[in-house]
Amino acid sequence: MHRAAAQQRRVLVGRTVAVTSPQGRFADEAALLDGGTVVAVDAHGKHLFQSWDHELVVHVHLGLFGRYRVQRTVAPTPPRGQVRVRWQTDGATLDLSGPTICALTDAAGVAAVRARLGPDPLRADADPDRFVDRVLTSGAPIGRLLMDQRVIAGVGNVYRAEVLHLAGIDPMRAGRTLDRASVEGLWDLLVELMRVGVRRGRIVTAGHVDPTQPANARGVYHRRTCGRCGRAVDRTVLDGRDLYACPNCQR
DNA sequence: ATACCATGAACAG
DNA sequence: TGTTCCTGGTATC
Repeated sequence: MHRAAAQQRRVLVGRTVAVTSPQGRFADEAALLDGGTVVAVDAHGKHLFQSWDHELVVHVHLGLFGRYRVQRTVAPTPPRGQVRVRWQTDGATLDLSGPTICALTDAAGVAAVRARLGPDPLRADADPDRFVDRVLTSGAPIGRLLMDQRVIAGVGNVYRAEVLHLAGIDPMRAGRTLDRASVEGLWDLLVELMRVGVRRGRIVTAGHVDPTQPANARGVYHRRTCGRCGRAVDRTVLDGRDLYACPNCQR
């Protein structure tokens, strides 16, 4: 989302934008925005906030299936698949499909969403101690805490599995049994990996830490065997999501 | 043509 | 805890 926000700043901010909803489910809102100007775009965790003139804000969360597609051409191709919103300027076209959230809100709505989110490793204003202190006082497994957007914003199933594998931490260990230094290390590792992710436009984990690995290499996520030691990876379900861990490397 | 699956999260009970 | 909602790529019939 931080990458999308940066892209939207380049392509939309300061321009007059035509807004439509080819799929129809954002038609009323699109009509309200159509012909207006985008003032700023910001992201916090998996949420993106697109601020318009007249105090309007478009709030987007991609969920599992959502995606943005951008075309930097004067003559865009017709919408591909179900397009919830199309933003069109004289030089570029941005399409949004499949979002979990796409809604019109205002500054108060943005504040309400952000109040529910933990610190985001990609934000300059993030307070890592809020994450660290929360983990160190929680009896919940670290594998759950990392997926809890109130504890830390932006981490999903891939980063959860990979960062715990790189740190050598068992996902089922309660947060309060970890050292402060280990939890600070998790935060720092997430900052590093997620920044690379924004730059590259994809999740890079094992491929970042070990340059001999291909960029798309994973240590445990969706793997049958551990990328480091070769042992069989434990695949279990935690809170309805697949959880991967190496029983050897993450004791 | 149909089934299934996935990097997410809200909601009912 | 189970159900529901997004979409589209791939596998299967």
